Amino acid sequence: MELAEAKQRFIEAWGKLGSEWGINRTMAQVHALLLISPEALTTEQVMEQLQISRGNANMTLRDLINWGLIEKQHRSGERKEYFFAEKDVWTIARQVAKERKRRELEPVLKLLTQLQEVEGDAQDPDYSTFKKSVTDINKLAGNVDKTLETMLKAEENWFFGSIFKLFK
Amino acid sequence: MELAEAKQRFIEAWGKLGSEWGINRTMAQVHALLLISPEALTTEQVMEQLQISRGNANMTLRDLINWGLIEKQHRSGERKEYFFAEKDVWTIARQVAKERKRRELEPVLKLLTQLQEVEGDAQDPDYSTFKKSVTDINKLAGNVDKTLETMLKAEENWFFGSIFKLFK
DNA sequence: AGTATATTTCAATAAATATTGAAAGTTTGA
DNA sequence: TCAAACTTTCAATATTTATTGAAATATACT
Repeated sequence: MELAEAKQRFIEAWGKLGSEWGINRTMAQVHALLLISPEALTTEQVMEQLQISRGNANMTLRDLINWGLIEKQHRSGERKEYFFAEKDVWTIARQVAKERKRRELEPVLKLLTQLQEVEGDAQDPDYSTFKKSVTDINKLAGNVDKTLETMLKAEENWFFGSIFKLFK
Repeated sequence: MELAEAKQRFIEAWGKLGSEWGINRTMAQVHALLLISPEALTTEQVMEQLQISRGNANMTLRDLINWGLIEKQHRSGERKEYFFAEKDVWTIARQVAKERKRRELEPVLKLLTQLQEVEGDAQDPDYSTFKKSVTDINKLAGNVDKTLETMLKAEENWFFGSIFKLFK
């Protein structure tokens, strides 16, 4: 396989994986493109390489900045803005985990805790089944939350290394 | 909060969370409904409770069966089929992890391994940046894969218990 | 075999999401 | 202060994804 084709495939696969996990396909593709670019790219270059409009490129680049996955670069003597991706994959993983935890896990945890407090008749199967499911999910979500918290603070080698030492 | 409202909120939240993570909202809602139902439900009941069409209910219930999250129940003397959800939350989590690993993680891992084999000039920044990103992601994905593998075999208490013992 | 009951399928339709592109806004330097 | 270079916005449009509902199929009982 040629490098050019390999790049293309990587970008497509990243886009597909993203969309399967609720992340806009174009956003994942732009991220992939910047990840494999040694140099920072301009909006124009992103537009051309991925064949997307200026508006789309602009919004997507802003979103990626909000996710903390890319940064702007200013070059003295130039008007244009350049964009480059954080290249450390563990840092990227932590960043994504951090944002999704904040945007999606935490609101659900909050609701689950409220729902757990709903009172009712312990003899009522409707109530007791509801209560048990909510409590169990809350407990699991709490464990996931704590694990992510740990992940956010940890180095990759330590995180996985420690897990595998145990699970051998 | 009343039980009826709490149930509604739970179903909605589960649907929202699902859609944020690439799972059809209706599928997540049907799952939530069955999760908090002490009894198995018929297609009719699911249709009525969630206000969805017969076709949608049927397809969604089939999908949930394919995900291994619910089962059919036959009652002697009755023609209708009843559906009920696996209630153990850790089993559910493992089931979801197993399916997503198989459907989404494994294909990507396979491609990454191929892309890692692409040859090129180590002096070429385009090549070396590509190579490094692909290799790093492959390594991380491999670690995730191994962790999920462990999770699939483990009991909840052991899994999280072991992690937290380390990370204290 | 006939029929009532239940399930499945899938083309048509609707809803949700993403993208475009042109106009408005901003910045910089002459 | 002007205008070229660049960025942002957002209503209109396109695309993707989900849902409907009625016809086709299957099942079980008499």
